[in-house]
Amino acid sequence: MENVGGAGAGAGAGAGTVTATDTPSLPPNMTIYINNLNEKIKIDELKKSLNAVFSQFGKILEVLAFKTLKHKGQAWVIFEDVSSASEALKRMQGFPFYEKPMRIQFAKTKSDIVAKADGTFVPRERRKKHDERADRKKREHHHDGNHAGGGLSAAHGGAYGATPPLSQLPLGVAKMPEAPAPPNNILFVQNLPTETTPMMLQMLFCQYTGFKEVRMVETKPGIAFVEYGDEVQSTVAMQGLHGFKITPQNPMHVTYAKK
DNA sequence: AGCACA
Repeated sequence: MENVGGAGAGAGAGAGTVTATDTPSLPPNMTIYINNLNEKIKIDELKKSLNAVFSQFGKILEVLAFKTLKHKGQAWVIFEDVSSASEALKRMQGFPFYEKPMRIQFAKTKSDIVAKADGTFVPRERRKKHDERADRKKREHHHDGNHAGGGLSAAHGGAYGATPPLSQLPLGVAKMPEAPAPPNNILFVQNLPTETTPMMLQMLFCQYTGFKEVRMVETKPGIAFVEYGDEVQSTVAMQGLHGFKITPQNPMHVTYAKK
């Protein structure tokens, strides 16, 4: 008859009511800081892949990464708004990127590009290595209003420890983050029916200006490379033939080949 | 591990 819910002290003690989140205690920021990145990846490719993987969460203003000793394996992705950054942090935490799980935090400080847009940018010579709050001068009430209004309204309910939502992410992106490969005069064709021959592909692709040749890899059925004179021509062909069905079950998947 | 503004 008695409700046991009252002050049931000790009931939850065993499980540890406070889930120890290793997550940084940093406040939300438009910029996320990522480390544990695969250091073998070239900076340029890394930035492109980060851009590809994170743009699903909102507009990205900039991706920064450096190869210096102190900063390799790390990157900053600057979003247009805090909510995009928050979402990206939550959703991509631990994401296997080039075979290493991403570790994501909010950046410690505001990015220059944001500060510039803010009007609060101060050249770094001044704040070289010390904290930004130099002298604490007593200011008059300059109620200028909060920056950007409700920008900091955290959309997360604090529900950390949730399962990594890898299943919600596009599958191809886990192993091949560079989804939008850079333009290339060579196209990569996938999802071909096994019986596809080079001749069949030539009939399709030679309709487009600049066609040079089809190459198929015998040991790997279902894929082909098609070369054009330049990447404008290959782009036209890609747009024309992507999704084309040689059989009803096989819409062609056409992308730029990797270099 | 490591928080910059190439």
